Amino acid sequence: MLEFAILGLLHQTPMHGYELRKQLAQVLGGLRSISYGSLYPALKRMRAAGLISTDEPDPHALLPADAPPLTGRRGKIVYTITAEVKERFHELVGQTGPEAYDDGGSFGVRLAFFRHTASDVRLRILEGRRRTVERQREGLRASLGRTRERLDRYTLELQRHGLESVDREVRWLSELIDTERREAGEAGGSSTSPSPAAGEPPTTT
Amino acid sequence: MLEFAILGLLHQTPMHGYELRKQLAQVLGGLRSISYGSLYPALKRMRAAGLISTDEPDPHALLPADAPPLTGRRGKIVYTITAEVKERFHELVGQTGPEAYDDGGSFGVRLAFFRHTASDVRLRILEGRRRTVERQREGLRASLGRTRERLDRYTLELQRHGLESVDREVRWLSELIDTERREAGEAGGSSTSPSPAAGEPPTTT
DNA sequence: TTCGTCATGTAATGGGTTACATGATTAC
DNA sequence: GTAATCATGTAACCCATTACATGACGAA
Repeated sequence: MLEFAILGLLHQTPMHGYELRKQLAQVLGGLRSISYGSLYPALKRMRAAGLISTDEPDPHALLPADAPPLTGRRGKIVYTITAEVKERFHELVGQTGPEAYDDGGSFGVRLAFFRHTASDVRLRILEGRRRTVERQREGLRASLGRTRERLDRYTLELQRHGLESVDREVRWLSELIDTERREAGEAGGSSTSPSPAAGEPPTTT
Repeated sequence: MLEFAILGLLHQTPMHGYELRKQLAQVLGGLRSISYGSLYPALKRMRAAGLISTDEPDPHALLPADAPPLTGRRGKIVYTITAEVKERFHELVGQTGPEAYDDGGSFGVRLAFFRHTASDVRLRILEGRRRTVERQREGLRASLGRTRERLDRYTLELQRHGLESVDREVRWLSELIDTERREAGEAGGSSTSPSPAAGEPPTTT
């Protein structure tokens, strides 16, 4: 998931690690970002795998094997997505197994790079996500119906709020799907961005 | 967090592991539960630490040291919370460091056992959680304001939906806090609760 | 010159998962 | 008798975090 997000960002422009982390925070929800302890090892792996390249050669390769661990600064390193990987990126996004939407994080990352994704693939991912969230909703609903009376006020409140949240997510996804379908129907013509009538006032039960 | 939830459940009634897992699913959001690979090791640790006890002695203790790993069924094992720990449970809940509300999961577990928690502690935890979520909201708002125009429709939608979600959570917490304060005022007799003007109608931004 | 921010990285650790392995009990 | 479900547990792994370590560069 992290590697996926990195590829997505480098698809737009080359960057060095520090900058990457800041951008990542944006994509992953504006809240907390990934730590360096995850980021740099990931970049290392990806460079080794040939997914990305750097403007500078691997400094480790130049050193004798028994050199000290080489910590500290070695100059700013700009990472670039490999040309072949960049071309194949839309295929990677198109891998629409359950992993694409079962986990909310993975789904979010995919959504963030939807502009590099074919319309039909977008639709598949959105619908998969909706199915997943709907299943969650049914589970919560059943649980609430079964246990109502038996639970204390706080647990009940927690579940009620959770149910409302997933409910809202389903509606949100439905709107995205509608928009997507409408535009797919218009088929390549003028891409007049339609204003989605989102934001019905929350009917607080 | 897991250990905390286990203690909370065993505080209500003794249970065996399998049952514990089902109840845990309820507490942790009705969706997916913890796996056995987490649950049983946790129970083992907690028994070793003297937090909980079983109706049967540790079967490993009876076996010679070179015995095979003892896999498979050995009878249903009922876990009970230790008397001292049960009495001190409210103290544990009262540990209101940032860890109690910074992580949504921990907060949820604490909320689920609020009935074993003193009113003032409940209030501290709820207010701490609200501060955390409000900070998140500000972060998201700033990010949205800063980048608006520059981001594509999907990323924008993602952030907009995220912002609405945290916004709803803040309002939800405010309601819980109001109720809590109102009841604290009534129960305490003389202690007049300062009229909190927090239930503003949902001004969906 | 010293402090804050930018910048890169490793090591130890943590908290969880999946896959595996086994067996009791119940319903058909 | 056999299949589904109940029930307990280990081992290998995954992905992330925190703590640590280093150093360049610009501004006060």
